[in-house]
Amino acid sequence: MPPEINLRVLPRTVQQETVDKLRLAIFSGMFEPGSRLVESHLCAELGISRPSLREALRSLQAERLIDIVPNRGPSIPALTLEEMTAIYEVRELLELEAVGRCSKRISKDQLHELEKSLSAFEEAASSNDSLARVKTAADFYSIILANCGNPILEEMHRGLVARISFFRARSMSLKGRAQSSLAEMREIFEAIAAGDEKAARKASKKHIAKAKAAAKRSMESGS
Amino acid sequence: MPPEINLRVLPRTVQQETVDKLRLAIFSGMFEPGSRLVESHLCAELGISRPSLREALRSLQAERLIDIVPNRGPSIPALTLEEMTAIYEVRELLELEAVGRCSKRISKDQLHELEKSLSAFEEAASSNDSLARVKTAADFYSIILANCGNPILEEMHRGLVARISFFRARSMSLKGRAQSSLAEMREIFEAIAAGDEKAARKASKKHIAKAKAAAKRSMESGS
DNA sequence: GATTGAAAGAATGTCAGACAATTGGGTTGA
DNA sequence: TCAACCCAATTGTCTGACATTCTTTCAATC
Repeated sequence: MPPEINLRVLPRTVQQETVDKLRLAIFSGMFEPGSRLVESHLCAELGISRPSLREALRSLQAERLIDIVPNRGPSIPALTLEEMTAIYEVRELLELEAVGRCSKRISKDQLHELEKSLSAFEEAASSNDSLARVKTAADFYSIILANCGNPILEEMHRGLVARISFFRARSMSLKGRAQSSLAEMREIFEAIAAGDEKAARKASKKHIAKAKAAAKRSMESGS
Repeated sequence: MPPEINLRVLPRTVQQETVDKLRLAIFSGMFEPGSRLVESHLCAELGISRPSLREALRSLQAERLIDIVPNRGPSIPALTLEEMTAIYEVRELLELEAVGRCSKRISKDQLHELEKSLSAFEEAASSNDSLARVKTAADFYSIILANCGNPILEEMHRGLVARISFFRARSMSLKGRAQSSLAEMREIFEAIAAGDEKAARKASKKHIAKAKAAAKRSMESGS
């Protein structure tokens, strides 16, 4: 018997496409926090019907990527400092665990992928393309999370980070932040490569603390 | 200027009511894992239109409480042992943190509430009403989570626990499990009351390990 | 001039109905 | 027994409609 291969290609529905497009738009900071999303506008923009759009919006609402107030409709959440702090705290909890696990179980192959993604970030960091910085940095982390051995942890971390993507994007264009990030990420990589769980957690903790401080700064100046 | 008071009473929409009803139905084990949810049936049952139902289903899908496969529609997830293990691992991570924080910051008043909920569980544990057991146990935890000082942590824990509600409900009706749970929860309460973070974490860890084992047993026997 | 109030306009919440595409299952035929 | 085929059931999506609820504008009043 041949190995089980899932030949079925899941058809992409309009609602899925819409969720992806909107999520991407939110990530790239296309909407200001607090701004409202008018259904009819989005429908016209995306070329879809209102029911399909509304389904997509409900998905995003459940992911906490948008707020929906009855009779007022959807809007981009305007995070308070308290919320952002709370998110970073939980992110740290999840991420330290993931990095620690990753350092003890990552394969040679994946470690190489991680190294490549670090190089990609290095390149982006010295460029002016802040979108590329965000993307390559995200790749670096997604490889770590994919190798932590716990898909739930991975999923929750992704959901959490998504909620602060706006300020992460902002802070990545802060002067000096990218270079600083690079050094921190390299430290994390080295620790993982050495299989040193404790060092990996420590480096990761430092990185998050700095990222948080940067996000906070960009939050205060941004509005 | 008077203190800010939110006088607005959020109107409850059909979709919200529907999400709540379905969530409750899932929690109480009304649907077998793996069973499919037919839209037209649910519409008739709930007395709502298909668009409204579909919005509600998208919310539940984003919460991972149901699966939706394109062209096959919604169904109750049938967790694998691996997924359940992964969920319990993350639950432990979140819950230990929450219990630890709670032990250091809970107020006298809330501590009293916690004690009351423990008593309520004690009563339920010695009864035969397994739904009451689940509910009172959930109350106990929700008080702890509400007092951990981090609403995000609370929210993520709630979402995670919701996904294993089926097997938790099953395991609560396992012979001896309720009494055992009671002892473990009392230990957690005592540690919190004493403000002993380390003991609280330890007691909580033990509780989760046992709960996991019980859920696993009920999972293997249940299908 | 500032505040209140009312009315018009815009946006949302919800429904009914329709139709094409896909799935699942049963029947037929080899 | 197994394969191909066909049909009923179900989902994905759209259009259109209407009542309800916000927003904003503008006028009237203090």
